Amino acid sequence: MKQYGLAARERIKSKRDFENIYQSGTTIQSSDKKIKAIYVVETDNLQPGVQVAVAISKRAGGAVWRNRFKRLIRESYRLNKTRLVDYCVEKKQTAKVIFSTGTLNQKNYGSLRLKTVMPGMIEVMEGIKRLI
RNA sequence: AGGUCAGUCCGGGCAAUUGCUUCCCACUUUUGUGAGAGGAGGAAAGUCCGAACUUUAUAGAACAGGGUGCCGGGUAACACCCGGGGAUAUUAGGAGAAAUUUUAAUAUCACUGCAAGUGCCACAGAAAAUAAACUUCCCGGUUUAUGACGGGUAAAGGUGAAAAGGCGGGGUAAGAGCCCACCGCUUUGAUGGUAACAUCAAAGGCAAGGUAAACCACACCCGAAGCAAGGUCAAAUAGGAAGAUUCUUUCCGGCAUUGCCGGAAAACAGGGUUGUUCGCUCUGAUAAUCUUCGGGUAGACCGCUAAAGCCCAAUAGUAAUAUUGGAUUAAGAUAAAUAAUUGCCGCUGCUUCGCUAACACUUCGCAGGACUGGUUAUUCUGUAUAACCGAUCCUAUGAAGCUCAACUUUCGUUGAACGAAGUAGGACAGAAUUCGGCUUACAGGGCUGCUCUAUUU
RNA sequence: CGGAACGUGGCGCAGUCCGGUAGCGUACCUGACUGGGGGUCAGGUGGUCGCGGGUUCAAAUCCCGCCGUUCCGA
Repeated sequence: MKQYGLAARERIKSKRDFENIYQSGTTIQSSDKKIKAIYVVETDNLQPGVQVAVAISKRAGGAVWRNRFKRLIRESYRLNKTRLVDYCVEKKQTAKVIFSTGTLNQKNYGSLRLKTVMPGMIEVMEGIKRLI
């Protein structure tokens, strides 16, 4: 497996998973409330690891803005995922996480940069790791 | 040289690292790994029209409903495009006393019909639609006179968005298309034009206010739903159909005693077919177990990208466009890929520094390469090759010329231009079955045309 | 991606079909009744009818184009 990759296997795809996470998941936010995440942990799984998805509300901005934000979140997850994944494999758990916008929207930040997204992401991922 | 407007094209480039995805090849038991090739737009947007495609209906008909509306052409089709005609508005000029008319330029036009029918036209005004008569005007008899009464008329006044052809003359008691000239209108005919329509002539004698983006009439077109259409394969759970076994209530008859056998009933309602009607058509009380069968959800695959395609040339046509020939293969995701970061270059704005030498600029030259078009030659023809000419781009490079404006006696100062460094900005916007249009959003830049301004000749 | 509906004072709604005066409840302001508050009564303020064009003498209403909000279909 590539160290900084994000293959289709590591993403959440089925509708049932989404419904399950939104019903029984735990929400966590970054300190500046830009990013929020909702996750669920399953212990009895054959392949331990982390599965991820990004969900952005239509209210947040136009299609171009939402596309860019999603790509930036995925980029920052890819570059920082190693510690979280190793931790889950150690404990033989599967974590399913959906990242989403907090207060961030197109009116606040018209043009996004990776610098504005990365610190919040790292903070949220550390928080998840602590809580598992 | 700069600006407005119109049309058209582009809408950053290159490299490195890290990733996603489709196709294909190799390795691999699968999962995967590696190499190669490809990977958002002019509007992909709004979803406003038109089609292709798919399902449904295939037993249809009528009505209802929706759309379009000068003429001709184009197209698969259109509410789109091209050409023409007409009307309206604005500006400028001409004619006329005026109403009005005419010429030119520009812009706009859902531009059939209100001399088929029905409806509506607030307020004001006498009257808002088979006209009518408030004030005035005129006549009559009556009265001292005014007035009132009976009649004529619609020219003048006033109201309104709009008042029943306009204007001038004749005519008259006063008036009136009552009569006449000009203009408008209607009808008929002739000429030109495929046609819309235009021009001319004759007649009518005003009959015909506006509104159809009011109902409606006329002509033409449209069945409905939409890729979440639809098709194929197909877990788990629940339910359906057929067969076998067991099984409900009421009534009648028989055996006969609370059971068995036979027959009838529980029943008129609910659907389907296009929204409605006609017409057509389907279903039938009901529980449990077993077996078989079909439908079908999650999921997977197909639909899914080669098409009314794009580029170039020739021919036909005023043009839209068509035909022929050549060249080319160009995203296909599905909780949804097409990206992120860094560096260099290029563009625009701001700040600082520099100054006659360089850079840049202008003029005259010149070498090589790329790409494209034309001409000629070789060749039976095409392809191909070679030579020459033209446009564009890239790389390298020789000679000559030179900073500009304002203020100031000068020194110089300020600004522009140029160069260097730093810094900021870099539009609108993201395929979702596919095309043709329309509409809307858009920093900046290139080219062409028209026109305006400034400078030089 | 496809298909529908709505937009009118601060708030919730009529009026749009069939064109001419924008109205109702509540809120707000003023006054009266009360010793005061609440309540009742009387009077009043407040609306580019989402935006831009067109038709018409005249548009919230009819037609066209935009903007925003909400709902439905796996």
